[in-house]
Order: sequence, then C-alpha cells, then structure tokens
Amino acid sequence: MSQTSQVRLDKRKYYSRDQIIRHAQKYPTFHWPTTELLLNLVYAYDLIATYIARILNRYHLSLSAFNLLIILARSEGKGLPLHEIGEALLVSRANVTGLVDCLERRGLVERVVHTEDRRVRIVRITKSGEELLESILPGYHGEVRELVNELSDEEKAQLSRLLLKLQDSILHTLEKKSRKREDGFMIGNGG
Amino acid sequence: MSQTSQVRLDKRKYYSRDQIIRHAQKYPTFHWPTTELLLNLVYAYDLIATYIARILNRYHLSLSAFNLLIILARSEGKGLPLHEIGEALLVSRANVTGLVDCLERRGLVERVVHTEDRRVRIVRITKSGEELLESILPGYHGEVRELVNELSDEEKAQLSRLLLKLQDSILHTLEKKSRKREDGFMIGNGG
DNA sequence: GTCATATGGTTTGTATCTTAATAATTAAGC
DNA sequence: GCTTAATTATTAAGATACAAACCATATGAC
Repeated sequence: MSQTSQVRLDKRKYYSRDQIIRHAQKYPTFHWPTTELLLNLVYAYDLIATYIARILNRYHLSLSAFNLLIILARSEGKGLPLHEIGEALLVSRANVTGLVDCLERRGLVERVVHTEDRRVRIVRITKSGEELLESILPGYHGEVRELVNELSDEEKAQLSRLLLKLQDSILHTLEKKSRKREDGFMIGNGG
Repeated sequence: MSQTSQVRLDKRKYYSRDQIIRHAQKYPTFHWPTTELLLNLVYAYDLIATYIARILNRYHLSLSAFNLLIILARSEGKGLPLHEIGEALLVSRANVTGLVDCLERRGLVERVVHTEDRRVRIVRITKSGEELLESILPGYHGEVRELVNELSDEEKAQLSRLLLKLQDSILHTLEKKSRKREDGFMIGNGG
C-alpha cells in the first residue's frame, strides 16, 4: 500500500512539460512559465481544498459554511450583513442565503433585522455555533500546519508574498479591462 | 466606476491580520504564516479560476470540459481511458462520464471501446473538437499571460518552485497518514 | 411628495460535482 | 475450470454553486 499510495496520490504525472510544450508551441501567445504557474497553483489548491473538505465533512460542514462561521466568530458578536458575507467568502449572494438558511436550521447562526436599514439582515453566530467551532479549530489548525510542515516559515512568507503579487497583477488587469468596457465587468457578485 | 471597481474587485479587506490573530490566538496550534499562506492561495486561485471560467463561458465550456479537451489534444490522437482522465482532471470518475456524455453530444469527443480490455472506453477528441480548441487557445493564452504580467519570468519560476514544494509537503503528509491507518485513505477517486 | 433608480435579500431553475450502488469484464486463488 | 475479488464505467440521489427574475426597502432627481 505504501508504494502504491505514492502513485495514486500524485496525479502530476499527467502533465509532462515536454508534451505540453510540443502541443502548444504553435500558438505564439503560449508562454511556458505562465502555464506552469497555473498548473502548480491549481494543483496545490486542489490538494489543500480536498483535504480540508474531508476534515470538515466529519462535522457536516462545507468549506464555505466553515469559513462563514469563522468570519462571524471573528466579528466579535457584531455579526455581518449577508451581502458582505458573500464578498468575503467569494460566493454569490444567492448562495449566502442558502448557506445561512442551512446553518440557521441547525441553530449555529441567527438572522437579525438591521434597525436602520430594514432591507438588511445581520447574521450572527450563536453560542452553539461558537461551541462547534471551538471543537473543530484546535484539530484543524494542527492538521493544516502539519500539511505544510516541509516549508520553513521563511518559505511560507515568501510564497505568500509572491501569491499576493500575483493577486495584485490579476486585480490590476481586471481593473484595466473594466475601465475599457465601461459596462462594469466584475468578478464574484456581478450585480 | 474606475474608483469603485478597485473597491469591488478586491475582497481582501475582509481578512485583517490583526483580527484573525486576535480571534485565533487562544488555539495553541494556530500558526499565522500557515493561515496567511492558505488565505493567499485560496484567493489567488479563486481570482484566476473565476476569470478563466468567464472566458470559457463564451464557448459554453466548463473549466473541466476545457481541460479535458486539452488533455485529449495533447495525447496526439491516441486518446485516454475514462479513469485516467478523472485522475488528470482531479475529478471523480462519475463526473468524467457526465463530462464526456456532454461533449460527445456536441460532437467534440468520441468514445471507442478498448480492443484488449472490453471494460475500458477510450475517449478521443474529434476534428470538430480540435477546431474549437484552436479557436479558443490563441486568445486564452494571451489573456492568461496578460493576467500575470506583473510577475517577471524569474518570479513565476520561483512561485512555481515553492508551490511544487508545497504540493510535495502535502503529498508526503497524506502518504504518512495513509500508511498509519492502513485502510487506504485517499484523495480524489477514493476507490 | 412622487417617480425612477439602486440596493439587499430571496426564490427558481440549472450546472457541476460527489458518494454509493450497480452491471460488465477481467484477474487471481486454488 | 470455477469462484472470489478487483477494476471500469455508468446510474441515481444529493450537495453546492451561479445567474436571472423577483420583492421590499432606500436613495436621488425634480
């Protein structure tokens, strides 16, 4: 099992540099470092996301539901309006409604009508939701930390810096594009 | 619009370092560089994935469907069995069946029965599928390259190296775990 | 004040993906 | 050779996500 698990877990064998370049070189805009970066980003993300989803599955929480609870817990009792939750979680408003419905039925969060703007619903985490989080987080932090333990803290920081620069590059490009076509192209909740 | 797009596109304001640390410091296993890395990885991935999905939407292709076509095109006419496609795309075998069904109805791929092992179906890209790819790829490569143009080639390579190291760290941890509980814990297609 | 417009939230319909169960075929034990 | 186990693909049911259409409320123009 220990030999085969190596083979089964690592799917990167399907992406050989030579094969990719051979197929793509007829396109003048093709650029290997960019493609390589994309592949590695997607693959790293998928490994981590799949793993964390499995941890959370024990508690019957999706990744988004877990992040929602964490964001509410961080707000220190103040809660957040639904549309801000959507932005923070990078999901649509419609999806937030569903997420909150689900967590509200389980008693983990509650909706409160905003006193000044009656369109707005504030979502707050309940005592029960906080207790659930506190039962998950110690193990969660430990497992995630173990997952990345072959990188030194300096390497983690370096990786974070480069990922941040990548984000900025993307955001700037999107801004430029949304300035050009003034119809307001937007990612996420494209209102 | 140009000022507001900055605000609307960039959702990172919802994750303040101080707020995260204040909430998490009661957990001894919490580790800021790890959490920061995770946030940046998820955020960078989401930006790119959302953007590419919008490009592909013009052609009525999902990200997986697009990757499936590319993998088949790279195989140089030989095609691939369904279960290998699932591994390469990091999705379940059931999902591959559905993807291929959809692309087959549109005439972009075809199923061929394997002559030696009659359980196996080989999927090949058709002429029509190749033509579709060739209409997408020039623009696709150009747009993606523009998206990451604030990183030098050296920075892209550095980022790739670190992401690769991150992948290895995760894979090694998963291997260790699957060795411990010998029931064969596995990500992806957990057979 | 009134009408037009924008914003917050929900509902509805649809797409994508996963797990579990199933059928067909192959491989392995004896 | 026959039985058991493993593998490939499919089907079915359910989770999670998005876009578009829809109300309720708020804001702005006049």
